Amino acid sequence: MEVKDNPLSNAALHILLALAESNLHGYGILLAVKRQSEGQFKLGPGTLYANLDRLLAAGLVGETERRMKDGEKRREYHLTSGGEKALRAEIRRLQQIVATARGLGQLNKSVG
Amino acid sequence: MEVKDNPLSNAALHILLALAESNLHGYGILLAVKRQSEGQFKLGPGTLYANLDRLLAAGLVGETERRMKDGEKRREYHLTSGGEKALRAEIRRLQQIVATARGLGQLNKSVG
DNA sequence: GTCGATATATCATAATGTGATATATCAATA
DNA sequence: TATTGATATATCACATTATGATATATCGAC
Repeated sequence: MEVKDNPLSNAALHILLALAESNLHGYGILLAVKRQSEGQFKLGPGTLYANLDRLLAAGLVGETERRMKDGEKRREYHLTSGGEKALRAEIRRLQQIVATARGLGQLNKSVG
Repeated sequence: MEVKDNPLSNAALHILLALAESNLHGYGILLAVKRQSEGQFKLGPGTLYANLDRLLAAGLVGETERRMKDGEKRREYHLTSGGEKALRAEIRRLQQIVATARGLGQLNKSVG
């Protein structure tokens, strides 16, 4: 499981970031990622569910069965404390990369 | 070729970031990535050369044959203007993600 | 009544990542 | 002098991940 101590894949990062905002079901994650990334990151259903399976197995995301009033069930995903920790670590890693880029003269034109 | 308009993979990003600092041969990229990421990102030879091939094909990286004094040849890689542009775009994307994370209350404890 | 949005999921295929392995040179050092 | 570790370049098989077409179903709008 790559997810535990290594850098998160772009897809996993976006899923975690969406769940950091609020608990969501699958389709809600799709929409949240689209909104948060302003359409820049395209997450399809295949990538979404494959990542959710891995994130669940790694304990970064939890799942609750939501029973609707009409008996219909819906799955809701949420960030676990481990997932929050992983996300924070990833954001710090990203900040470090941005800082490194800032330290590079030729890149500073539109990066600052 | 995923590399052109989509988010860069972590490996591609680190390679570009290493080349933004200075022109390097393959082994030099390995060392530079290690140094820049403070050992956090592990780049093996397989990932390196596979990525270089793709980055060359996508025109983000260029290659020059360096002839040494003893006739030995060494390959040197450099960032093209397209690669610089792609790297800048990627850094902006990362900054946006960091900003989104910062906007999320529960994450702010150690992300600011 | 059919179209688009919501909602969940699987599948085959494609793209990527991994690290062991290979080869070779060089300098140090035991 | 033998061998070890760093430099340097690369390929390979295998594993992991991403992609988006496809499937199914409900719902409200038109």
